[in-house]
Amino acid sequence: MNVFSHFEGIILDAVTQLQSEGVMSPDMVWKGVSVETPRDESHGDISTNVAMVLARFAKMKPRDLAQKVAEKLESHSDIDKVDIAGPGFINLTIGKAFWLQIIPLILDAPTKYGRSEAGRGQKVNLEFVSANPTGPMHVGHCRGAIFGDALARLLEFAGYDVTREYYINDAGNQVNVLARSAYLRYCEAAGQSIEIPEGLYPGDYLKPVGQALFEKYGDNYLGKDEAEWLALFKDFSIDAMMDMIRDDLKALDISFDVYFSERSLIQGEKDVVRATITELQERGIVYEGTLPPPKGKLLEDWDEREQTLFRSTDYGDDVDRALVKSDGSYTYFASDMAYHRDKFDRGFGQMIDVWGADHSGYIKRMKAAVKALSDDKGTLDVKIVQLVNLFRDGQPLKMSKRAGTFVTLREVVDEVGKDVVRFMMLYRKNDAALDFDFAKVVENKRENPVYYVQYTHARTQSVLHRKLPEMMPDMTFDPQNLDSVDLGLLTDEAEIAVIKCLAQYPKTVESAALMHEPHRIAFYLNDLASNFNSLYNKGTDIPHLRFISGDNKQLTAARLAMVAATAAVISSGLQILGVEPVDEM
RNA sequence: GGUCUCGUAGCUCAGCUGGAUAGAGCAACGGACUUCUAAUCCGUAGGUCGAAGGUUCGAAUCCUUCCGAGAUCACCA
Repeated sequence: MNVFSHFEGIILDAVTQLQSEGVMSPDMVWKGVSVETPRDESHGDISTNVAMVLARFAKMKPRDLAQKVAEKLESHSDIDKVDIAGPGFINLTIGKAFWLQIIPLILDAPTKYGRSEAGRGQKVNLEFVSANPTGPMHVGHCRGAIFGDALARLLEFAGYDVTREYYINDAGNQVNVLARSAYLRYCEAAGQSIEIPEGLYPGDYLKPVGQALFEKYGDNYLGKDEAEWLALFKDFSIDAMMDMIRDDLKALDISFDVYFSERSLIQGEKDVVRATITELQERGIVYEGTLPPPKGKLLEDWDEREQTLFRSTDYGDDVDRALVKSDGSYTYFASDMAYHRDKFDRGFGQMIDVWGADHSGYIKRMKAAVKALSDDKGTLDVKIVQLVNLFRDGQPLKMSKRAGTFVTLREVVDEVGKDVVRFMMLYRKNDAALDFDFAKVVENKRENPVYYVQYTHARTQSVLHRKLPEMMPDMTFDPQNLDSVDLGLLTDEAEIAVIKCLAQYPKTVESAALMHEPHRIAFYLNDLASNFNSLYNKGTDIPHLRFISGDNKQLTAARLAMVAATAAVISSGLQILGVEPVDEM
């Protein structure tokens, strides 16, 4: 149950009653009404602006309408107190009994609590990573990969039907470069001494590929023309690179439902890119024309020429975009258009792309493309993940591909662990740059939210499974069976604060999913952990507040139920983030 | 120069897509360990939400213009 939609329903009922009494106009539109937790605790548990937003439909002053609504709400059994404040806010104080029922709600189905129907089973296509198949994943890919994966988990949890998709850029020139680089390594494996020229990939990771090629083909292609081996070596190398990338992703617990090949769009029976362009030409959205030179930026080699252009300016872009290169092959954008058309045709009305910051200039044209291709029926949300700046002990790590000093994703995971990388990458808004310090993220301090949240979970497990049998051997506690447990014994304000926090979880999940912002889950967990630790420590100061109250089984059972509920929600939230809820630290 | 993102406490960042007196962690200062895990907690102090206008009952949030940081800029991917 979502507390906020629950009370929104109650408030709506009250307003509907006013409608039938003629106080509220039948034309009333329920829009802009907020039901939320007020910042200030003295304003109660739930606050609504309903009277201010709907005042015009009742032709009353906000405070007068608030009075009318309040009269209806006062009698409701879940509500203890109704106050009218400020310009017309209605503040509700919720009865304790209402909060307490959250606990059995969680414990009856711990993995279900917080799930929502917000997605209504809608199909969502989530494309992320899509790193070129030319080498191992490096840290730059890491954030987008983790963000995309967490967003996928979040959307699934919120009731969407998510397809995780990886677009393999296997059609451009860079895979020819890959094939040539692999060929050199093949020659090397055959015993020749090689020199890697500028422009080819020098990385050692191609050595095993060359070795494997040599084992497979012997010296068949030594000294032969590129035309004889290029296609063959290209396929082989791309497969090898994708295997490597899949392995890297696995280290982060990331996998995909669909690996979509760019080449498949132009190979085989039909050229889907051509078909897309032709269709748009017929609709007048693609034309032959010339582009003006870029504004403000001087290009010496600007070459005005006629080309095939997509009329993206009709759909909100700044300039029209080229679809065919001067050598006759398609631009990356052309195949990407065809790709997104394919997604839409596969039934994905909602598409989400996760890109690095260096692609942000590409958003407008891609959105324009989706608009044109889907006749404005499909939506595309592009999430940009900003750069990750690496540090070690406060010193920035300079990376250079040429100098071979770039850090791979695998190295990061090996050094600090999957959970740390994942949590840290998610403990920030996706569109803000992030500093990642190898030394700091493994420090065991309060400022490190990964350990803080995991530690809190470990604490709950310690209380439930180690200390209870030790301290109260004759007591059994089954979180699945609370029939004989009197939760009313939970009376301390710190206890209620934890429960209120638990009640926020469904709403947090829902808004995070709606906004495509998984970081909200990470911040929520930090907050929940803080509430719990606060209560925990209150018990060290005031012994009768401890969870395990040696002489009182009833009280202990009530408190353990709350501890178990907290554990369940932490565990649930961590699973959305793809982080392990550890039992011991 | 165009476009996009960002600018909130000394530092790192949240702020629930317009709500009431703007929050947390770190750092500073003062406290709590014969403990249910101190990898924790309590308290004090700390702000012109980059600046100026505008929109309205109400703005850190929306619009405009500036300032500053980063990314990107025909035919790469």
